[in-house]
Amino acid sequence: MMQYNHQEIEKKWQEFWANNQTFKASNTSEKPKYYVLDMFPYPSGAGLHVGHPLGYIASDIYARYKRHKGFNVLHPQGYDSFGLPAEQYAIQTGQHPAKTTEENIKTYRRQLDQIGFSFDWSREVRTSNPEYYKYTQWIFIQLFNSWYNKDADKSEDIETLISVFEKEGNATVNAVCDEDIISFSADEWNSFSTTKQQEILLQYRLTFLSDTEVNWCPALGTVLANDEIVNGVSERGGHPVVRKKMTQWSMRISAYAQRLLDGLEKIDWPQPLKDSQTNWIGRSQGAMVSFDVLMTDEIKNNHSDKNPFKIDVFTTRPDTIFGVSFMTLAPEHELVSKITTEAQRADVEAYIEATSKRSERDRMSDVKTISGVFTGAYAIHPFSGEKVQIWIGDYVLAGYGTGAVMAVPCGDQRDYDFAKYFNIPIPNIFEGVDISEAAHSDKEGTVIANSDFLSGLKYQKALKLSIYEMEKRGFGYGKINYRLRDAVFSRQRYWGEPFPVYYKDGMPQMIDAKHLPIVLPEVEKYLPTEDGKPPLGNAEVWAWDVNQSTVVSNQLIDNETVFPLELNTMPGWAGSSWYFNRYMDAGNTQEFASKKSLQYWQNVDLYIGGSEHATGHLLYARFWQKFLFDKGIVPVDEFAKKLINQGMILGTSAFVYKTTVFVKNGCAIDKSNDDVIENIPTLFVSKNLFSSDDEFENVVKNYLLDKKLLNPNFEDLVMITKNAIHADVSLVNASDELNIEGFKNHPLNQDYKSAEFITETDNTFKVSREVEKMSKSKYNVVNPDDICEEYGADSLRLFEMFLGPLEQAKPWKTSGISGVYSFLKKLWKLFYNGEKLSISDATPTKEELKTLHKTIKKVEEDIENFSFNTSVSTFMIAVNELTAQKCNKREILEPLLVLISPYAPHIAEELWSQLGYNESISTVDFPRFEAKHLVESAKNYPISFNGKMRFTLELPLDMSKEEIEQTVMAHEKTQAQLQGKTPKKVIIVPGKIVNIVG
RNA sequence: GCUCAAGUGGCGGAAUUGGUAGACGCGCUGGAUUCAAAAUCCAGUUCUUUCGGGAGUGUGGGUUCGAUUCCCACCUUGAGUACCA
Repeated sequence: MMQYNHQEIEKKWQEFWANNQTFKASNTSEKPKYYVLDMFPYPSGAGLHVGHPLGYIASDIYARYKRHKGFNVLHPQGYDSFGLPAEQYAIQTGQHPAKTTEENIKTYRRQLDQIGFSFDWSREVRTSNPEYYKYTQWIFIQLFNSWYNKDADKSEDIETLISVFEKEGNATVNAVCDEDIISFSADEWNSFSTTKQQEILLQYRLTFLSDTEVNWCPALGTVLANDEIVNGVSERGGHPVVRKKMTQWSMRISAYAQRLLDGLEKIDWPQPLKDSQTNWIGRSQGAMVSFDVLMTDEIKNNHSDKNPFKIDVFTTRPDTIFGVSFMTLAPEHELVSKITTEAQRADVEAYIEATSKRSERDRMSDVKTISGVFTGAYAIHPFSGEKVQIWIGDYVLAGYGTGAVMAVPCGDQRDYDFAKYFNIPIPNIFEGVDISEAAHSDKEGTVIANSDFLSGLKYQKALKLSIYEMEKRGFGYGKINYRLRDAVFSRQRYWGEPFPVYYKDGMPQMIDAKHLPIVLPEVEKYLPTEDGKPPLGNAEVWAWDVNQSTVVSNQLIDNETVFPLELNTMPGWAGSSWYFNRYMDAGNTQEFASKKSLQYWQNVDLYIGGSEHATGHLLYARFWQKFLFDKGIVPVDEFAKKLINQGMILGTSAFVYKTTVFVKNGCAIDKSNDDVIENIPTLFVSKNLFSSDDEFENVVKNYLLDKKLLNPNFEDLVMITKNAIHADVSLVNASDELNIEGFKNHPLNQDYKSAEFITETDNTFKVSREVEKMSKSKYNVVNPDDICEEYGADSLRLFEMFLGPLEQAKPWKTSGISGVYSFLKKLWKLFYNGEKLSISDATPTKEELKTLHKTIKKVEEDIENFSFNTSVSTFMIAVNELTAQKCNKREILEPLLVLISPYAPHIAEELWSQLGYNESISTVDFPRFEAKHLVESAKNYPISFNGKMRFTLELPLDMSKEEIEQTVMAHEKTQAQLQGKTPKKVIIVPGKIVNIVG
């Protein structure tokens, strides 16, 4: 082969790697392990665009590098293949989602293969494969059979809880559980019916059924988790979401809130990602305080219970409790109806009615309007005993804390605004602070005043003392609150994991793990049933026979031995919350993964993926991992040591300027207006012909007059405007010139078939460009298939890395790829002299060794720092230098190939084999850097004056400071700079710089 | 509003503990080669200039012999979050 032929080479080596299973990882090895993982893709119908493989290329380079460094590398890939788009498509076309998914996966696989990734495909997983979701169901059962013991601070088997209940009741149990738990003794527990016991246990289990307010998306026909909603609409499709009460499976992730927070400290993840998880978990430290309601005769008369009502509030500022001048309840608070006085009832009810009509979104977007109503009732301040008004207001959220706040208007801006608006007193409890304009929320340095025993104290002390006193007097205690809510786990969809659950007497029962998987049933339609049940309600064979332990026809349901199965399916994050563990032993049919392989691979060393998963996948996966760790199933409680978010690749859209010519309004002319413009075609104007709207108009007018398309008499009657329209980027070349014929014949531009183009003087037509998100609708999508065809996978890989730092967003411009392509051709030419391979075994020169070793040093540092863009530059410099040195020496070129092979593996393999090797280059040792080759004897010193470099001077490195100063001062250019003045000071840093201060 | 990240030529970007700002590549300009084109090769390409130089890393200050790098304030852009008590 005489010339670099990427198509031939790449096909050859991709086949070689597949046939020889070059990248198959072993679960036993003498070598140290290294696990490199990509966030697996959802196989969408559109296939990959050049933005998608960015992270895969980076991780592949790292994986290949680690193999050269002597590691046993696990680098798998698979598909997150359950999901909404395939199901939406199924609803529209009737096509089974499994089929669409299968086809999409084929496309993905072909596209991934052609980029030359070193994946171990023997470990591929698909979340929609029953052999995989068998274990997703199994994990669900484990969660169901567990509760969170706060004393041990870990999950435990539900059996341990039952045995405590049997012996002691639930008084001593310290668990994370539902709020509304009744207390019972051991005797009571033992006397409860099985159903009652099950009901109680459900309140403790880590996955549980409950009636919760969920985000219901009518358009998608399903509930959504908080992280699946963006700006009040669904993340997928942008459909409206409403609050609705439904019975749903939930995951008690809140049990792990603190550990999820603590775990962030020991993992090397990007700070912004950690910050958003921290925010999402939302820990706040403060106190629970209980206020008694003043039991007036009116309230007492209306209720049998004579004990005073209590309003529990959570506050982060118990130190400001003497600043309380009113309380606010959420309109939905259960006490509202009980305490509202007759006089206020009408107002209160009207307000509740009004707020319930407002959607969550309205409430969120309209933060400015202050609204609320006085209930007529009073609470008693627990310390001072004073009467405090009780209001309701929708700035207090029912879903957070207790749905009630103690309002401290002097210290909280919302309370302050509310108090001002409704003329409620604003007592000042801060020493020397002016609160006439705004609340004072600074904690540090502020001294509390007018606060009984807290007066004169600063924040820290006041906080501790206030909690101490509350606990002593028995109406409050220190508490930590989390914003993190339990995660809704049911979806009313077809294309997801079925729950291994049937219902007996309305209570959920787990199917024994040995009968898994419970395979998704066939249905006629993928829509919800007529009576509003989820799509699985359409299945005819969807009942559980406990005797035969098998799924049977619904007609056999007798609720004695055959029971109905769960109709919901699991959400998208179920399968992705543990897949990284499955890769460690993907083919295992006996268990989740063998102990031995889990023990060997431990966890992911490097995880690369998008930042959009910060509060979804990455939080849930950490939660499941911690749970599996508690159960002794996995050996570590954080699944990924290091994580990198790759930046998005943006598209560079192309715009062409189209004219609209019309007759000015109100022009009276004898001809009909249409005649003036009827012969004027659609015109496009090249970008460089104008810089303002006026110029644009002139260009068009001149063109029309010139071509006699416009009668000069009517020139002033027409108006010309421009609008920019997207042109497909594939029709534009590197110099921003449009392929005019291609544009006219493009299927999307049928309207412009006879359009005319006003071109530049050189007859080219220039488009203007703008960076936008890469998307089909913007005609700026670049397909990697085309790039691989024209320039090859090695060029694609190098270019994606060359674009800029991995973590940054950056625009794609195909024109730039010619740079890396010609680099590869130059590399090839180092080995070839004309048509012949020409390699010398001669000893390299000092210069050649210097080039090689500085490249080794830089590339190694770059890879360790994930700075892949700079190592591509380094390769270019090395090849440029070696070309200039006419170097064709084996001792230089062999190590160079190893350096390049992680980035451009195909060309490296090819040249390596041409050098006479039969084995793949992929496990050859990485070249060792030797500093001795970089030792210099002289330095080209920058000579600066007041810090500005004016000229350079080559001096020996062993020259003393004094000699340097003498030589520099004696130099004619120094004298010219100084113009006779004597310098104040001369700074000399040997080996670095000389700075003369004037 | 709050939190975080980032502002460097026409463009993507480089400058690793403060020490020659603009590496490398694209694009552009000129030249060689060619009947011509593609490809390839060579030279130039921050701005400004009276060709000596001078200015310059979002803006304004500061620390330093020396600042793209450190500190303060501000501006702009992007991301996340949003009545969380």
